[in-house]
Amino acid sequence: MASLSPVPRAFYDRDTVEVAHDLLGAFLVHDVAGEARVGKIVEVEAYLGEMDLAAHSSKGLTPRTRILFGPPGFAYVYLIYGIYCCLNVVTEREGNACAVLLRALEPVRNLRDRTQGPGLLCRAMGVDLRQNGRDLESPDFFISRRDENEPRQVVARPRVGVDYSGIWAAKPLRFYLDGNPYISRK
DNA sequence: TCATCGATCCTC
DNA sequence: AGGATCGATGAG
Repeated sequence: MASLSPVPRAFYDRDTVEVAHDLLGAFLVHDVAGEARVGKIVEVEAYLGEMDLAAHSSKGLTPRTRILFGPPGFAYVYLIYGIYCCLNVVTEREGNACAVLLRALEPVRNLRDRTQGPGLLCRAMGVDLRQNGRDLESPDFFISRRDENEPRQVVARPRVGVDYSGIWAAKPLRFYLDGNPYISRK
């Protein structure tokens, strides 16, 4: 593995589906009490902004969605079912309110608990609401570029748990690495 | 202040 | 297939 270093903000300041693709195979790094936890991103979902009825930003600008409407390269973390957290990375230029949800990791280093599914991913990585709004160029919390030479096959499927969103529910905006054993579901 | 809800997970 | 679970959210 090449040395781990944060991708520049320009990486996130692009079309959300492109960013989602490039996040597959990239490495999420979080330093917890001096211990670097590292996972390879193997499953993501793209959320395309205010028009996307499955996206939190479709509710408009509220205290909760403030981070989504901000500049790219920041973490949007929210609580779900009162128990779990979900981690997103904000994409595209400020005001577009797009993001990519990280759904599953392949353990690389210092990961003991399961990382399949957005809630378990956060728990294993030590990510909670305190990371909401954090800059992903932080030395202790960042994403490192994937190996572009590594062959891979990306699968696109409808997103999980958004049946309420009408036409948006069917769009193939969930992406994962074909055959990877750490994806959250078939 | 408080009813409502959920981009989940686990067990049956 | 169904239920647990509970803090945050945002409307009022």
